[in-house]
Amino acid sequence: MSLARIARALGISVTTVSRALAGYDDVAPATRALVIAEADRIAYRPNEAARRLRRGRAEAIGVVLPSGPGQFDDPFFLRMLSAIGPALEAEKLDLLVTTARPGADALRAYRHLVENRKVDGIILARTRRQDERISYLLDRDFPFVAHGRSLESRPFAYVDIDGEAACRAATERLLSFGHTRIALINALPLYMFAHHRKAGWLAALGTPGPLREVEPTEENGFRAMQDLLATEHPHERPTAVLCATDRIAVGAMHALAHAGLRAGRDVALIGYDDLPLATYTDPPLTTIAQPIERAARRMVEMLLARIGGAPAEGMQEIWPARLIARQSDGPPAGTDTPRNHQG
Amino acid sequence: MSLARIARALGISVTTVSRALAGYDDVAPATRALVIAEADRIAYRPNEAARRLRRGRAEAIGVVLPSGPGQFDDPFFLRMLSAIGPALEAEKLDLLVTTARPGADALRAYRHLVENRKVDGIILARTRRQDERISYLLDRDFPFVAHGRSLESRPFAYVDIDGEAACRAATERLLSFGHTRIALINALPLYMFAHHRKAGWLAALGTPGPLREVEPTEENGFRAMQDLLATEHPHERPTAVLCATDRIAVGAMHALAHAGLRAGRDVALIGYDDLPLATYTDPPLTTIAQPIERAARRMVEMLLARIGGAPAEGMQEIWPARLIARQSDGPPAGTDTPRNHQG
DNA sequence: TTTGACGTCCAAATCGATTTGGATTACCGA
DNA sequence: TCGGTAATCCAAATCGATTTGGACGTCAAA
Repeated sequence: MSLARIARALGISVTTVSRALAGYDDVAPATRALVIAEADRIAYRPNEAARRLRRGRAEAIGVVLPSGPGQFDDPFFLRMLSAIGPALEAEKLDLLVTTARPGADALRAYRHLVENRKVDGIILARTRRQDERISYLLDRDFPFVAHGRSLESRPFAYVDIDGEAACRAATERLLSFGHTRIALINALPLYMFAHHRKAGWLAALGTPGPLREVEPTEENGFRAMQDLLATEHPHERPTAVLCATDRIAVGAMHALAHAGLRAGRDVALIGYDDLPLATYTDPPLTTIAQPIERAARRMVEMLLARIGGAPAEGMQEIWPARLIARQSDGPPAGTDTPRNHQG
Repeated sequence: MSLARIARALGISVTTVSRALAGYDDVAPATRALVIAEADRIAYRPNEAARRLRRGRAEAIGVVLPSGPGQFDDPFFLRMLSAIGPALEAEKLDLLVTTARPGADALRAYRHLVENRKVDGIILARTRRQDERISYLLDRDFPFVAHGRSLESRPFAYVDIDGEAACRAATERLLSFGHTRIALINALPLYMFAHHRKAGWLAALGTPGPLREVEPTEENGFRAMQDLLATEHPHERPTAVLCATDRIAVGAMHALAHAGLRAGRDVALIGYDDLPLATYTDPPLTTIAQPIERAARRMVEMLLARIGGAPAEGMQEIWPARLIARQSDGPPAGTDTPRNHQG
């Protein structure tokens, strides 16, 4: 009803209207002006469905949000969406969001997007060591960009943050404070990011310290810290704890308070993510900041290139994170070194 | 390439294939079985674009996420998305997410969705007292459901939480503890929810106590509390502070700690939202819980009805919130009443 | 005058699913 | 044998934008 309507109003063909609006040069300037004027007048908007049908593309990209208990309030995805949105708008692509409980459900969601051609490409976050979503997409040769690496042997496009280097640096910072028993409350190691963070901690430490691995929520951080305090022999209790996420760190800090201990004074605590909240814990949390927004924008760029046919080879980027020193860490209790050493 | 392909393989017409798969009863059972078998074999999936073009619908609904500094980490929207997702999946509708900085940008985003027929309906959250998005959608007679009321005079569909009653009850709880100077750190009153929360506080109080109104972030809660502590005459300092959101409350609690005061002991503090975090503040935060997920599911139901042509009249629901008593409030300092009174 | 070369324009096909308005066949009762 | 009725099936139109493969005139060069 629409290109046709302009055509009828002007007494010219639909073809010419289409070509006038699309900027082809076989349209007389005068005709083009008429077409544009009329299009403006009736506030013409191309019918997306028709265009998609004809072009054979969905003109959209997809993101699958993990949902379900303990998942849905992870600020990470919201930050990512917020960054992806404007980047896509510039490209006139829609953002399709699906939710799925992690696990079997998740693969179903990806399959749905691919098989029903709902989107032209996918942005995939929180990669796993063995990631069936990645193998699925590679099998189908479907364009996607991941946030994070994976053990998959075939090359795929990703932007990752160097959690290993960041955690190594954080651990070294704790060592330089004089700590000798440095624990890690890690996320489940099936997550690639958790694996890297552990690797950094291990690399700095040489011989592993106490380790707990949990789904990264406040509650699990709380429990894990309580467990560390209870399980380890009193004289071998960690004097410093590195947490794989700020949510874990917040729970851990609470467990410390519960036990009459104070982060920074009695036990050094370092988080990861730099949630806005980290400034407002008591004490403010020393943590590691990741440029999620910039990474998301870069991922969109890569995804567009992939959709355009560019190969994934060479689309692997690992960006540095940086440590934000606040007050939750410092030298072991009973030491005289100044606090809040800039790392 | 697809209904046609099945038709060709079976030597029957596209019409019959379509009708067989759509369940019409003018297809012989044997034929239908053949069609279904072949469709299965080639993993037939209807082309969405073609279907949308033909049906004249987008088969999608839209949500506009506020993005930008201080916004993007608001857990509210993620919870809402997580609840909307599965509800839509059941209806085979897509979820289109757009981001916009609040303000002029936001209206542009809505206009975009409507004018380009990107979606069949919209879910609109965090309503304002004067909400141009609502008037715009009403002007266009475009189906939408809001989370929250507005001063708009024309009826529209919404699900709201009774923040007024909740805040009245919270204030009464503080009064019953013996507090007499009860402050409110509210969100900006241009937000309808903030207006209601203030109204509840006022209703319980009779004569207004100290009031601060800010964009609801941790940082602003921190500043507002510092301001309350600094500005009010020492003997008229509030002994209890009601916060319009948990994020504000977390910042406020931090400001208290900064001033050497402890929430629950020196100043009673009540939040609103029951973020998972609220359990892990120190002390755990007494707060008000809203059934966002259930509300979101109900909003989807309503939206489907609106898209189906049902009038908005009668689609107005106000649900109760409930207070979760933890340790951040109690009687004024120097009182003997037992703490953590169950409200 | 004829031949090309442009400059403009357009009819028709195409993308794939849906729907309208019959067409065809078999079978029944009269 | 003929009209009527189900039971099946299908050709063609439709949704709106895009694209292919020309058509038609005009004008300059030959």
